[in-house]
Amino acid sequence: MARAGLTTERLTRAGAELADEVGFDQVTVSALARRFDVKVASLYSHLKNSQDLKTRIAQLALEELADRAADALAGRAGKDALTAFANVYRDYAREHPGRYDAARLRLDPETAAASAGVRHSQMTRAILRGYDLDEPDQTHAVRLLGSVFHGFVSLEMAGGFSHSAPDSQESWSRALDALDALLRNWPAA
Amino acid sequence: MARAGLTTERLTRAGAELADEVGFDQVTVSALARRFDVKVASLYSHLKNSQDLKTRIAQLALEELADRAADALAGRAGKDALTAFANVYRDYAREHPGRYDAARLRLDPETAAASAGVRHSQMTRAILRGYDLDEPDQTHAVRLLGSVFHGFVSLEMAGGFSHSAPDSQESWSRALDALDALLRNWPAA
DNA sequence: TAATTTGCCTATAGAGTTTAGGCAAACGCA
DNA sequence: TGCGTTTGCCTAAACTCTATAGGCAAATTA
Repeated sequence: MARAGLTTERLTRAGAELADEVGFDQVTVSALARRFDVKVASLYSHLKNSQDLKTRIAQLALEELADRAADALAGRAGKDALTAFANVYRDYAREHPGRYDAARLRLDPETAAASAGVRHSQMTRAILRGYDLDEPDQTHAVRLLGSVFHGFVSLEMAGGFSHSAPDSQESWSRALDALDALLRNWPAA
Repeated sequence: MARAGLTTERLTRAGAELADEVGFDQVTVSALARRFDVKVASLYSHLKNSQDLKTRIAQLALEELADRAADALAGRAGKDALTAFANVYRDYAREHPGRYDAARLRLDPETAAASAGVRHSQMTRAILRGYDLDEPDQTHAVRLLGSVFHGFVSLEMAGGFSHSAPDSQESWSRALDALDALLRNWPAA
């Protein structure tokens, strides 16, 4: 019998594609086996279990996102960097909704610490170099930026802003304007 | 055989409790049947299917949240209202993590339109009466507030802010200060 | 080319979802 | 109070997904 050439890598990538097509919560080992025209049990040589598959897809998504973000930040500073960085998240979520959901999977602490999630917060902090913030305000600002990016994209994906004027793109631009203004004029404690 | 007294209402409430105990994604019709010491098939007279159960739990959570928010807003204005409203979300998520996750279930458009989600945006808009914003800035601000509340609570629940100084409570307070400052001095387009 | 390793297989078991059809408890009315 | 109807929970069964054990053949190595 010809071999299908399964590897953990290929399965993870195919799982990510599957997530974008049918939704991250619809990703199953069975569906993945069908996609490779292979029996389900065969996948268990390459994946520990279903959770393992999901975790790997999440890590893949976090890395792709971090890579894109790093590209976007290169050579940019201030509001330019802020905007480019924020758009990476929003664009990624639109292009890859399943992967974006995956990126928000709750990872256990050690997996999280080893993931690209760490790069994300470092990059957010890097953006703030363009503004005049000392600790602990810098950390507060990092958390606020993360909240806005994640919150907006997440609500937009869920359809929260659709079917109502004004266009959500306009709200996004204004949110970034507002964040820039806020960072330039951060209120004292 | 004595009857268990199942109703859609009781099942939904028990499902919400189950969600808080074991996580919203672990809520199954089977687990619910065990909780009532009843056979699984019996639940299908009261629930269309598993998705129906989840949707009902989501609607319950949205209503509870809206009720609490309405209470919190009564007699308050300006930053006081903003803070009280925001704390309702954060406190609810801490008290009822499973229900909070449920509240973020993607509902189909008609279910969403009939849900308490509508009250939430009306209340957010009401808060802005304490600030001087005209349309379309008011809508942009509503969306920004929703993004921050949802984003912060969601990241905090996922453990994103734990195990690192400063305390996430402090970041929350400062985020609300920042939003208040921003709304009082909203940047022009 | 023989021995070993590796990869995908069959078989099987357990859990969750969902439907069809049955029996008895509760209810509505004479 | 007793009778018929309705309702509620039941058994049975089919299907899907997860997961493990053990087998055979293809690929690798010497």
